[in-house]
Amino acid sequence: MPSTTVEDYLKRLYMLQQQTERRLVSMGSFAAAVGVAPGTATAMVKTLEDSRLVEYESRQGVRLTDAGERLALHVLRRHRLVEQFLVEVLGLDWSEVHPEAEVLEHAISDKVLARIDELLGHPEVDPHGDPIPTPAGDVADRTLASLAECEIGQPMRVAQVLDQDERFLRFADESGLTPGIDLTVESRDDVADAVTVRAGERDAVTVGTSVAAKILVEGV
Amino acid sequence: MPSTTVEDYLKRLYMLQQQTERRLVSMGSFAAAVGVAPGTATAMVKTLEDSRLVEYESRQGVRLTDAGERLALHVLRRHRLVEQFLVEVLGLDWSEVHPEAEVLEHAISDKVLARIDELLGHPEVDPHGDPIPTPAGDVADRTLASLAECEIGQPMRVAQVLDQDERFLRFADESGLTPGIDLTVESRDDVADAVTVRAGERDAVTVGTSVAAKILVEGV
DNA sequence: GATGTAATTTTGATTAGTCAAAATGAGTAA
DNA sequence: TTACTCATTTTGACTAATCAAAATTACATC
Repeated sequence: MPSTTVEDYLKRLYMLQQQTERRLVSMGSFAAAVGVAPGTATAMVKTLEDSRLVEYESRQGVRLTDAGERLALHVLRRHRLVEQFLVEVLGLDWSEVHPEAEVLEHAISDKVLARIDELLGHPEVDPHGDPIPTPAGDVADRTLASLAECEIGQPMRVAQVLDQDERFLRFADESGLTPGIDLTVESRDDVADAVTVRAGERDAVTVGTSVAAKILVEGV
Repeated sequence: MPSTTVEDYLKRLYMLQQQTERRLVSMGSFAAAVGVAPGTATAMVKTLEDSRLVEYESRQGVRLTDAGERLALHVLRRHRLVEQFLVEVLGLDWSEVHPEAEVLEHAISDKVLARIDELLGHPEVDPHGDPIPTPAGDVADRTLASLAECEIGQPMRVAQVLDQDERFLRFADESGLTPGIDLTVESRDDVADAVTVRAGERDAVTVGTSVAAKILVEGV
C-alpha cells in the first residue's frame, strides 16, 4: 500500500533516528538524508503524519510512530535479506549490492521474501554485518566497539562495516577489514589521527580515525 | 531511464502487436490491454511518439519502432527470466509467479539479470513455455499447434500455455497440461465444442475448445 | 448524400512528488 | 529590547500519470 517513496522516507527516518538522542530528527537532516529540498521533506512529513506513520511538531522535529517503525523495519529487512541473497546466491560482490537492494527492497513480496530467507537459512546479518530485522520487527542490538575505540592488543573479530560506498567497501575488502575477519589493533596515534591493525598473516594496515570508526568489532 | 509505466506500455504493445496483422494496434485495444481509460492511452502514445518509441497516426493505430521493440523485449526478457527463477530457484508454483514478475521486471538491473540467467543455465523458455528473448532481442518463433487444431491420435508434447491466470494454471497443472508433458488428442467434438486428451497413464481430460486453444503442443 | 454509431481525441481536473524562492520564526548576540 | 542568522515552512509552479466527460471524426447504413 505505501508507495516506494513513502517506504524510502520511513527507512531513512528510522536510520537517522538510531543516531539521534530522543529519536527526534530535524527537518534539515531528514531532507538531506532523503536527498530532497527541505520544503519537500516538510510536505511529505505532513502526509506521513496524516497516515499516522510519524509524529511531528512544527519546527521541533519528526519521529516514527510504532506503525511507521514497523514499516521501516520491514523495508530494512527486505533490503538486507536482498543484499545477503545477492552475495550468497547470485554471487555479486558485497561492494555492489547496496544500490541494487535499494531498488529491489520495494519490489519484493512477502512470499518471495520468505523464500529468500529460507534459502539463505534465516541469516542474522547481511554482507556488511548489519543485523536483519525479524519479520516481527525485532533487531538484535549488539553494542559493538569500533577500531577507533576498542582495546589495543586484544584479539577481535570484525562484525560490521558502517559504510555502503562502493569504493570504500572495495578498499575494506582489500585491507582485510570484512565481517568475520580476526584482527588486533596494534596501535593508535592521536596526533596522526590514525589506527594500525593487523589481520592474521597480512601486512599491518593503517587507517585514519574516521575510517576506523566505521569498522565495528567484537571480542573473540 | 524509461519509467515503470513506459516499460509497461511498451511490453503490452509488443504483446498486442503479435496478435495483430500489420502490427498496427488500435487505441481501444491498447488502452484495454494496459488497463487505462482511452484518453490516457492517447496521451501516453503521444509522449512515446516524442521519444521515438512508437509510430502513431491519429485514429489509425500505434506500432512500436525498432527502439520501442528493443525495449519491450528487454522487459519481456526480464519478466520471463524472473518467472523461471522464481520457480526454479525459489520454488514458487508456476501459477503464482506472474504477478510477482510483473513487479520485479521493472526492478532488476542488467547485472543481476545476467547472474540469474547464468544460474539458470540460460533457459530458452519460462515456466509457461513462453520463449525468453535473448539479450540482443531475438525471440525463437516456433509455430506451434494448439490442442484445438493439432492432429488427432498423434503423440504430442505440451510446449506452451497461453494464460497467466492463477486459477487457470492450477487447473492446467491438475489436468496434466503443463509444458513437457506428453499426450495425445483422443477426440474432438465440434458440436460439444470440446476436446478430449489423454496424458500418459492419467484419466482422459475433456476441455472446451477455448481452453484447448490455449495449450500449444509440438510433435514428439 | 445525409445520418447515426462507435471509436478516438480533447479538455479540464486531480494526485503524488518535486523544486526554487519568499516568508516566517526561534534563538543568539549585542 | 533589538537585530541578526539560520532552520523551517509556505507559496507558486512544474511533471508524470491518471480519469470523466465533452467534442470530434470515420465509417457504415439508409
